[in-house]
Amino acid sequence: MPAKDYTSEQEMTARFAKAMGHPARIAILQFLASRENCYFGDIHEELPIAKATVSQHLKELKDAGLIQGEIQAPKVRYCINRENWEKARRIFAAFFGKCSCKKDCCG
Amino acid sequence: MPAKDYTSEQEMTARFAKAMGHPARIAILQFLASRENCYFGDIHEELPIAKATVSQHLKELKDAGLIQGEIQAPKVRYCINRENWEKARRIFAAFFGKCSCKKDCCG
DNA sequence: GAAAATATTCGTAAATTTGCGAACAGATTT
DNA sequence: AAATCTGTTCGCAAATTTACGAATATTTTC
Repeated sequence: MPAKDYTSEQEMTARFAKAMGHPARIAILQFLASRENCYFGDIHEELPIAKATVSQHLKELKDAGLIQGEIQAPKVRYCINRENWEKARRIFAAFFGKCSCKKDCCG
Repeated sequence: MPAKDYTSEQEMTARFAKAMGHPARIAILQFLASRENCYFGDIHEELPIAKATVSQHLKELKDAGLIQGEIQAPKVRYCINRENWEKARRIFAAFFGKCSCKKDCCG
């Protein structure tokens, strides 16, 4: 049983990735990123799942910090959390940027 | 119950993201990306989990296509799957590239 | 103020994920 | 060929995820 814990950078990368680890949530993010105006109902219409499930996915994305919601009664308006979206963009770009693997490394 | 299924692009994005959705797997990918020579034992040494669990995580990364393994008896050598690594890099870059959300979109 | 519209929460079920030790398999060394 | 080294697979337990319908809460409309 080795040592070394995970860095907070690794934890954060995994957290963003995990939030993106379901096609429904990818679809939600893409939809939100493509629009200004995104009410819950619009999102639900776009997806092949029940509204209770949509609500759950939205909560996960919100908990991960990728989106935010605002009540505009009787509707709820969602959108991308721009700050964290940018943070995630940078994290993934850096992550994929550095691979020193050569062509004949394996296989 | 709406309509519209997920696109294969969305499925693929979610697949890569899901594989990256655990700090141990992020650590493994970073470790592999930083080296030429990566045997199972080296990876195991780097992580705070049992070898059976490491093996499981490696399998998931392999199934997602992000890494590949090669037997060099009695050891097993792992490395990044460069082709899919590049594919994932492009997918995430494109994904995060397009957000038309304005500053005052929400909140 | 009753009815309708919108979205979340609750309760539950099924499937998946994470983790471990023990058992196993294959190659190498003694 | 027996012991050793290396890594995977098995069997299991606990936790988490995914999904849904029903119930609930809140606001608006009639």
